[in-house]
Amino acid sequence: MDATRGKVAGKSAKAADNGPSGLRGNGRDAIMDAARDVFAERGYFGASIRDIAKRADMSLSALYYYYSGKAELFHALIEDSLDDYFRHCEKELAQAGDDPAARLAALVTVTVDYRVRRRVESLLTLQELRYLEPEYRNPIIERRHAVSGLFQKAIDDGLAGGVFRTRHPDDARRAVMAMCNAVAQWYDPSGDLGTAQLCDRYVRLAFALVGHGEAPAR
Amino acid sequence: MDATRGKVAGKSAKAADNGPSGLRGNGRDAIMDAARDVFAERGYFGASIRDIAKRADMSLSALYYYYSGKAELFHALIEDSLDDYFRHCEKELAQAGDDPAARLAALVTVTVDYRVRRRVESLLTLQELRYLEPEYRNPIIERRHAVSGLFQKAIDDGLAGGVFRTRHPDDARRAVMAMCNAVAQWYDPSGDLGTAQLCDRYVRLAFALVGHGEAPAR
DNA sequence: GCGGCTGTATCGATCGTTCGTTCGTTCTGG
DNA sequence: CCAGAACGAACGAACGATCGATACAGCCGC
Repeated sequence: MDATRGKVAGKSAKAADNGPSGLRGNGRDAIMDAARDVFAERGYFGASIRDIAKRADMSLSALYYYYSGKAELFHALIEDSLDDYFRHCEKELAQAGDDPAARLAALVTVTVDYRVRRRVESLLTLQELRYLEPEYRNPIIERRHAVSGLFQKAIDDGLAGGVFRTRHPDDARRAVMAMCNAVAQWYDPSGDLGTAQLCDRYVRLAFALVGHGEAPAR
Repeated sequence: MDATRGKVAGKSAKAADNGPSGLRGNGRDAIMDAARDVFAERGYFGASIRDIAKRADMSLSALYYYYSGKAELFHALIEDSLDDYFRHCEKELAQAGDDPAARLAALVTVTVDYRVRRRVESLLTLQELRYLEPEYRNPIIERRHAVSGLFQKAIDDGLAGGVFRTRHPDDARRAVMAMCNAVAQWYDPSGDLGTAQLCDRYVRLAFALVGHGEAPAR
């Protein structure tokens, strides 16, 4: 059947040479790429693992060879992406030093940049994570909670240092995070708005929300 | 079985008297209430119409008697909620008059209040609408787009009148809407934060985002 | 007794998952 | 040096369960 042709064509297009020995992760990556697309299009429950396998030009059992099931596949997808986010967070926060404004700016920049770079996984984490089985979901929720704490601490420190002026730091934190997260929902990768410009604008907006550089009133 | 008792109890708790003749909408409301809960818990694809019927203490055919299927049921749920939102929008905007700041404040207030009052339907509209069949989804998307236009016009008018100062009205609009929408994700109805207080804070945050009452710089 | 309403039974399709098998490569013992 | 056991990788077929949807007969208040 043409399924064979499709399979061969798909594989040769992705990785021509297989290398000498224990090269693994070829089929694994193909499945994860397909899973990213299908989960993004149809959501966690709407996506079938048959569609994912078909998209990867592989059989259903190949998927089960690499992953224990649908839940673990989805979990691996968003955890890979979250690892990337945390790495960038740590790196930029280290560069930002101790200044609360610099730290908040770094957090906003890293978050917006991540929402753009990993747009699809961002949407999955923000919208579909809740449907993942709790044993997979809870550890991820804890990691996200840690990020929330970083935003909160930067804002609280800025208030303590007198550089921020908001009277409702919790609401300001939620507003900052909400507007950064929302970038994944509207950003058009084919548009001409660069990431650097975008991050700069959002740092300004975040500073406005926390009352950076304002008169002591309000 | 106890299913019968549960059914009678559930109905008597909702509407004791059945009225004279062609009173419909009793079982209809029960199904919609159940649908709201199940859709909220499991999402559009994750929710099964059997679970919905069971939650409403009704049979599967009762659901199909009132609604043509899963899609129409979901559509009716969020359209009812959107009607409520638009009614409040029109009313508050009419009271706000022509002042852009008052109009933006009205939009923020109405939106935050709606996200709190109709928290569940808000989340469904924001997160699950995309999975609805296009013939149901598209009209709703157009209505939401109209709201976006209202925010945009208020901000643009404020800029033209010199009362707002932001240099990126599009980003400001997206940030304002994102933070208002996010209220549905964290607000705790059992908490002690009143809606009026909340709306007031978010109006302040929105004004900060658009640069209301700022020096001409920035 | 008629029509609004509900229940049971069932349809075909699709779901996530498991099974047994195959094919090529690598490792190992005589 | 080479037969053959072991292994990694992938396949097609099938499992039981559940999905959305339908058909149809019965109930009950007017």
